[in-house]
Amino acid sequence: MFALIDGNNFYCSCEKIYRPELKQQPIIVLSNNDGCVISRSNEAKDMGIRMGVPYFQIQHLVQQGKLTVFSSNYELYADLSRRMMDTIASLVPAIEIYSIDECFADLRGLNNLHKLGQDLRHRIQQWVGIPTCVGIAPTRTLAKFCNHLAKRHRNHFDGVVVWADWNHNIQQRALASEPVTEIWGIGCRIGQKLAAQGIHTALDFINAHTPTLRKQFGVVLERAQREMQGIPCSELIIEEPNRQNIVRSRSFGNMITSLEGLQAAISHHISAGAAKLRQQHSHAHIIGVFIYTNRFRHDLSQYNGYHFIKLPQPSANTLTLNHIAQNLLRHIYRPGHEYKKCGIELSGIEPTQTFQQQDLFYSNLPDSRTELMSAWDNITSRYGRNSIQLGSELQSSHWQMTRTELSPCYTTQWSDLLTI
DNA sequence: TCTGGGGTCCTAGGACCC
DNA sequence: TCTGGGGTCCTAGGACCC
Repeated sequence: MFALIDGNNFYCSCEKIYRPELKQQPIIVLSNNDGCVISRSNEAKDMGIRMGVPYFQIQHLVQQGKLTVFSSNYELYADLSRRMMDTIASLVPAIEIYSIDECFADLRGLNNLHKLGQDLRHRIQQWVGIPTCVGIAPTRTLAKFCNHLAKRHRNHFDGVVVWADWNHNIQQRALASEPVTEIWGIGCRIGQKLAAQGIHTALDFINAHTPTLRKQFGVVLERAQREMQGIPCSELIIEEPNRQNIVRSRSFGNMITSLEGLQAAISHHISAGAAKLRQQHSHAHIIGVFIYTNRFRHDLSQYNGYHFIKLPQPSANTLTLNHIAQNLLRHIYRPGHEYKKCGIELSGIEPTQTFQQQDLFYSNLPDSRTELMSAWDNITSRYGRNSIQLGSELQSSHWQMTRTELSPCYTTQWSDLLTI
């Protein structure tokens, strides 16, 4: 038996914890560079503000005082997420952290599941301050579905839906009431193709002819159907798997034309990507660099540059990777364009141990650069991510994000601690 | 003027091997 | 006219997720 526990309007709820006067007020959280809406409080949803809408289209509501806006503060959200997950883990045998705001829990062997769901909600609310909904079912896909129902009919179900507590008729009615695209794994593309065949609701999907589904859409959709029928096809992933790809990229607050500006941003991304590699004890065989102009500006010349190479030796060394990335950047850089975004990609990732073959005749001398990186990681873990930076990163700060409505990091910075 | 970022999995097809 | 069979690995692209 699985539970899916999910923070309601997570980013907005995080912001509201420290701004109690906004409790019943409409608020939104914006993407990086204050670009578009990525989280809405219930009150903002009721105002008709859509997910993903560009901020400039609704900015007038803020100016009129009808809406409060926040830039995204991932430092705050990540810390509250960690607290939420720790709280959940204290009540169930095992959890799988699925994203920053939701996790699956293993409920095998537990009874009185509705009460457990309520306990989870109350404890998270009390200890962390985040409202949640809980779906409980024999498969993960059904648990997601129940969570969706719990959210949609929050007042009716009090935030908890347990599939097994419903009789067949109620289950069928619930399935018939939701479009097929509410099922985990079915997005708008597949939804359109299914609709063309008369499969509109979750109930239609469950009753669809399985071999035909398999033939047309592959094993992924067959699994989704089985899981919706109550047949488990997936288990919890308790151990966080190592990343197979690491991408670091950002849109710029202002457009950049100079090579120096791009070099600074690429250095920053390499620094973050390499640190991630080392954190999961891995190294990369392939490194790529890309730069984009602003695709929305039809009045400007457009250019997308991308180049990658395979490294002769896999690496997780910031200095080595940065050196190569800067060469790649010079290779794809074309003057005369206004660039909006750049980034790096590290792939062909393998555990470092794979290549730590002991030499038969010589003792393994430590690589001075490896030691340097350990020292680097020790310092950044103690004094913060930006306590060491590459010189090339400091050439320009022009590429930094715009975050005009950033809230304090209440829980992770002494200077931002809330005082009353 | 202003439009996010970071991932995963699966499949088809080509290259290559014996 | 007839032109093997079975396999692996890699890559690009498409779909999905939050």
